[in-house]
Amino acid sequence: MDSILLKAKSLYEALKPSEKKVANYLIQRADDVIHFSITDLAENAGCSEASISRFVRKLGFSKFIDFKISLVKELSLLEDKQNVKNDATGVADLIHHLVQQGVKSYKELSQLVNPLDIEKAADWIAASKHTFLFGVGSSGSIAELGASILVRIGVSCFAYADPHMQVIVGSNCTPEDTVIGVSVSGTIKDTIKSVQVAKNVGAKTIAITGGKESPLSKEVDLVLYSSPQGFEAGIGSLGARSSQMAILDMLISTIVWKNETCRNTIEKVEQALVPKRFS
Amino acid sequence: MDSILLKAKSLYEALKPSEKKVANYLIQRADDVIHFSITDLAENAGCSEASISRFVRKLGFSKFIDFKISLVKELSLLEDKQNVKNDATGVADLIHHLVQQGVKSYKELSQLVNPLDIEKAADWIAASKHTFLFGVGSSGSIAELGASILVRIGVSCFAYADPHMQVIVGSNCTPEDTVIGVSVSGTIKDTIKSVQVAKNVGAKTIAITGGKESPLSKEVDLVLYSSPQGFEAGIGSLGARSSQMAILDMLISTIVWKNETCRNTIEKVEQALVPKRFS
DNA sequence: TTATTCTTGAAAAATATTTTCAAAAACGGA
DNA sequence: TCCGTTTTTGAAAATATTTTTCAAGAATAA
Repeated sequence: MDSILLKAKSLYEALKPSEKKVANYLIQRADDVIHFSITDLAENAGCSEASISRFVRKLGFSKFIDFKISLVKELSLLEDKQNVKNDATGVADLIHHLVQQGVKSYKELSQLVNPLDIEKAADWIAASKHTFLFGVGSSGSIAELGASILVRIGVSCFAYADPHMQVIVGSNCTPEDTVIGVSVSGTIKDTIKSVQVAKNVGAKTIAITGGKESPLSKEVDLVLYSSPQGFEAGIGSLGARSSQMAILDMLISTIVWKNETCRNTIEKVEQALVPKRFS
Repeated sequence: MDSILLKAKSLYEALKPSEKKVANYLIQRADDVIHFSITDLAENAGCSEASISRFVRKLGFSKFIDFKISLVKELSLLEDKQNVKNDATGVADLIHHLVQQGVKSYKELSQLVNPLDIEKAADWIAASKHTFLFGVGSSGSIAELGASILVRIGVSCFAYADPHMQVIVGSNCTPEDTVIGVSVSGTIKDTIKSVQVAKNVGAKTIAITGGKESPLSKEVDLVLYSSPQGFEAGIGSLGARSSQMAILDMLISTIVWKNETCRNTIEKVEQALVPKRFS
């Protein structure tokens, strides 16, 4: 069973403006929505009943009432921890809230991930001559983090956060290379473009994104879905970033698990790092 | 709140014949009822809509829809234990394990974090002329990620992953600057050295590390503890990395929460990023 | 039996939801 | 820029659902 809130978040970028209003309201005030009629919701979300109707259909329900029933089910299952304070009144509350969000994000992630896709991606990477990670902004840092761990296990891997470099590297790819585009929303032009270029010259392309139906996910050969950007999350989209990292970790762990040689490599790297450490 | 089914049973003898039909149907086929309209239920129970309406009122609901929502809640809580393990290939198990570790890591984190320290660090950063993040290897990527989000909220912040640059920048710091050293273990010589240099010229120093009693944590003015590197974690030290990110997110969220101006900056940055995205 | 009350469902009224359709907005090409 | 096309949207119409009203018929009591 798919989570409604999750689906609303991951489809978010593919929604029309009026539908986004509905999604916003739903994500922020799901508890209220279960008591609303379609008319109430329309009024509160600031759109027409027709838009609500279209929205719930996009989420996969044929009728508003089905949507509502599923939402009630979902919320009642999440509700086990009654006393979650939503409005932070102090730094301690704020921190507690962020931790809660982080945990929730991880739990969501386990529903999003398809082990077969992870395995496929891991196999591609392991079999590739080179793997390139493309991402800009914060996703660029994630890409670099991923690369820094992949090289540790002996994968020839490079991350590029500069769009120019991305296009240059992308255009020099071969069918023996794998390119991974990282973007929370899946709507970043530079990343999409660079991945396209690589795909055109025959490289295998993978996206790590929270955006279902996003431009990026439509371009690539394989999509690994991470948690979509939630409004309630911290400023830094902690949840979304953590889950991108988690996807990378899953890839890496899978590669290691399936390849004997990696384990030797890790040991070798660990030894090489010893002089960099104290005691 | 009382159980609906229970109430229907206990009120049973006080019900009128037509209402008993409804109660019978409800008690035996509750799972179906949640998908029924009042008309469907009337037909299936063998009475009129009016009788249904009266029945649910007797149960304490003013409207049929309220009754239905409560029923859905009740039933979904009953069938809670749905831990269905699907085709556990090796990779699926591996992924499940990693997610579990991630959740555990977050929960641990809430015990590690001291809100007062977070607040102090946030205040330092907010009051500083510049903030510098130092880290090498994977921690360098985390540092860069942190910087990329901090600049978004208007903090003058730079990350350096190159030890040479770190020392250069560190030696040029002033007491109006804050330096944050990032290292999971807290034993990385380059990071420690760079932070020392900055401290010597009067900068405020913070460590984000999982290493209690580690060389790095002994050097700095303030330590923000992240989850220590667990051996059981994924190769990429997912748990440790996530928690470093979480610490950064807490810092950032705290700064935003305490500073009105940040919110305007975020809005401004969001606007500037629009042309970088597709639709 | 007959008057009275109670129970019930049909139908009316009120609400709620879905569909249709044309206006308005956004987009794309020249 | 303009103009034609497509997309998005909400008003209103068409349906569907729910609630209320009310009178017929059943049950009860005298």
